[in-house]
Amino acid sequence: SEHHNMVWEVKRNQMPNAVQKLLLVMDKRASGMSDSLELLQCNENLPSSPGYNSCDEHMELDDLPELQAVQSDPTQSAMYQLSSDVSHQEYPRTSWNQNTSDISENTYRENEVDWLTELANIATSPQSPLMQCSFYNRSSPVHIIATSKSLHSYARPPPVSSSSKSEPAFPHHHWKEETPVRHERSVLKLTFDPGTVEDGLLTVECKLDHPFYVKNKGWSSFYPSLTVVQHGIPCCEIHIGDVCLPPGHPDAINFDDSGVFDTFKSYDFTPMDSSAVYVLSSMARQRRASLSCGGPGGQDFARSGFSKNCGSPGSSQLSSNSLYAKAVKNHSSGTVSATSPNKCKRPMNAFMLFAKKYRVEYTQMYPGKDNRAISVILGDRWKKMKNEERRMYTLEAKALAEEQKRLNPDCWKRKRTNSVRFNK
DNA sequence: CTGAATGAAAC
DNA sequence: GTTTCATTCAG
Repeated sequence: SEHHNMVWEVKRNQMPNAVQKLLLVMDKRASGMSDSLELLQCNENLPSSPGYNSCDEHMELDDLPELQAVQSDPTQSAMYQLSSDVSHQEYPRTSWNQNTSDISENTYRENEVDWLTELANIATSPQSPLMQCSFYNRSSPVHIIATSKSLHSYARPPPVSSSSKSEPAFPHHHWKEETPVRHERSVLKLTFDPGTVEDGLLTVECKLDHPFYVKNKGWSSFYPSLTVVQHGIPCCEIHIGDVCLPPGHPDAINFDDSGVFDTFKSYDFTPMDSSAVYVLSSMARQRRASLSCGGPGGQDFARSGFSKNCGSPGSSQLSSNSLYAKAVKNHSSGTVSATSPNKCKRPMNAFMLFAKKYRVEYTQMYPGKDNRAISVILGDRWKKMKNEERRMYTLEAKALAEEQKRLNPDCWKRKRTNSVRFNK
């Protein structure tokens, strides 16, 4: 089929037999997505998502869909169809994926930003159809008690506590026999336990990089590496048994999510931690750049832009505030920013991503082994992996590199050596 | 600071 | 073709 479908099925409290469906339809032609990426760029603007009121990544601005409420089922189920076809009257630009990024970055105009802000406000308003769904309008946490087995091997969440803790970390052998249809590969089925008898269980299908706000953990997903690429949100790994908090929950508000950013701290607020704050601020910076033709912004992304544009309530604002606080802290504490003004780091390549993920487990598997020995093992392991298993890492590495190149092209520049010679 | 792995981009 | 540098942490 030409459409990516994503269905959110939510059982409502009042009518246990009725199922509310949220159907998100993305036209592949319109999105221009290649099969290799295949991740739905369908702006999953759900309140539980960090990108929800953050306008998501700016490269996806083109695909912000318009929402239509369609009563298609007489049995009281509402269906909202999101089609990317209908949202392009004003800004008929091509897909985010089109590689002509230099041009598009400079084509941001003020009215587009306003439009975006407006849309964010509308989407977060209580009148928004998205806000009507009982799933994320809940006031109480829900437990994840099960996940789908229908994922491809490399797309599986990492081994969870319940099943295999003694197993080595490689998920490549278990689920080989399951070869679901291509477009189903990126779908994750989750079962939530609301904790009350009358609510029953919630079954949800979502993208496997969908972020959830987990109690005591902050933003988490089954695929943190993809979540940071797709949504710009650094995530912990989510596990079965985690408690997902609805937006505005007290536990979410009081939670110090610095741990989330610790997983990402090596980037130290380079453009790579493109959270809601960064996306908006980078837009502001691009706007400024297009006006004044200034140099690369580096650290001084416009934080005022955040507070002005992203002032809607919700938990992502919380993350942003923490981000801001940490940015201030880092800036004052010195070592990072004082040493080098241009402190942009290279994005990790596929192997580095892989190594980072599994180094800890290997050091635990081989106690007393030197880190260098672990590197050898990791390299050995990497070479033995199939392309299928490497793909998620290469995919993410490519995305990281692409984003980095767009946002900070100079960061790849090598140090000047004296071998630089001019033409004879 | 060095090293051990791989990869990617800049020389 | 070569160099650099992304991560990680014991030495």
